[in-house]
Amino acid sequence: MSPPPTSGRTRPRLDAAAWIEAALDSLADGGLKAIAVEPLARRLGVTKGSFYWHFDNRRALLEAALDRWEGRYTERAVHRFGTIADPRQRLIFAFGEATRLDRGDRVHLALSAHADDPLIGPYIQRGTRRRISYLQDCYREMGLDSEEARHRSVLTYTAYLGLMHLRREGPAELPGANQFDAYLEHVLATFLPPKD
Amino acid sequence: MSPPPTSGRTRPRLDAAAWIEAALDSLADGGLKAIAVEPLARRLGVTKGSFYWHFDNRRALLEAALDRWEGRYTERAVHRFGTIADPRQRLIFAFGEATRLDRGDRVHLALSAHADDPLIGPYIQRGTRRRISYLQDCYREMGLDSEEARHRSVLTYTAYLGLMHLRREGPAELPGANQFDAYLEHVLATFLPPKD
DNA sequence: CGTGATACATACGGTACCGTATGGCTGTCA
DNA sequence: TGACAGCCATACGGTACCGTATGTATCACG
Repeated sequence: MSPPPTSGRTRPRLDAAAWIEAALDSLADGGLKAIAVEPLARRLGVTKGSFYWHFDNRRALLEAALDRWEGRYTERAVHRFGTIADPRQRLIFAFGEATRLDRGDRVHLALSAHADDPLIGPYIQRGTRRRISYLQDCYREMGLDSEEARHRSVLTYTAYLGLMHLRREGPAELPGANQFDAYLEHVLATFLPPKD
Repeated sequence: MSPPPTSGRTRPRLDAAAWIEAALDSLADGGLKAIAVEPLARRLGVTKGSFYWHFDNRRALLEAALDRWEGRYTERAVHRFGTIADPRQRLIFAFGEATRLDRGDRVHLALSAHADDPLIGPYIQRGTRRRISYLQDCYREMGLDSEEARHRSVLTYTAYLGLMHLRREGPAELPGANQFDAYLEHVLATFLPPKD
């Protein structure tokens, strides 16, 4: 986590990766506007003289952070879902995961507010496309025909996306921790074709 | 729309309502940061000297705009849905409406990005609560028991909310105009209890 | 006609941020 | 050990916005 201890040093001696991680942390917490050079420098205990050594400008940091986020976010998804053979079980697991918001999810929510930004939009759109495609494949493997799988995957994804947003827009409306399993059962019973 | 024509006048001669409407327009287009005194003044063809005559500060304008938005947004909903007797038909109509984004909806999307803001959060939360309650009542009228109606209303609302957000985050994934009716049929068949 | 209230314009100081220029410190390596 | 590259601090100019102070034009009304 810290750079190889070249010697006893009080100040951090940062590299570009440290700025990227700090940017993602700030992005998850304070939204896009929180990726600002001087506040980040204060947060890291340095001045912006350090920043402009590692990056050309704010946009370069933003792009680097987006790239790193996209890479990790999809890699994590592949790692989590790739090993589950049964498509039914994959869906169950997916919706269970959708309820916990880690940093990647919070970054996703922060970016979704700027989906019209020409720099950010493509990242959001690629992620959206991937997840819907994944769901579509699941439903097709379960025997739904092409159009039905398409419709159901879009509907399932809107429910997933809406659940993420609802955690911010009205968490009081979500079923409490003790009712959440029952709610998940309801969701699965609604979306999953009855297994015969 | 224009103030009573006191005389031939080239400049607008604004009142507070004009500022509020301009604020809502900007909010729908450019998000919360677009509610800024000087840009709004330029847009209205005046200087901020006018603004600070009608409002104490930016926050006062924001509150006034939020109040007006909430009033109209709920009033519109009551007017649209209140006259539909059959709960089943109400739901069908509701989901059909969810696909068109008017200014009120675009303001809703803009505000949802700031649900953690102590000023904006309550507005979003009240709206969320009202809509879920409305859905819950519909489902109960259709004969679902209390817990099932609760779960189904939350699920339906997440699908509604996710659909709104999906229009910004990945409109390319939405079913095209010619397939949208089929998609709506799929949604209704999924969410509505089979009518016996 | 002039007087007061209304609805602005102008000018100013202050904050927060971006980006550049330049100088200084620290470890490395010949 | 001294020169050099890497990493950072300091200082500066510029932009965009907020809010205040104060001047000014316009209209209603007596």
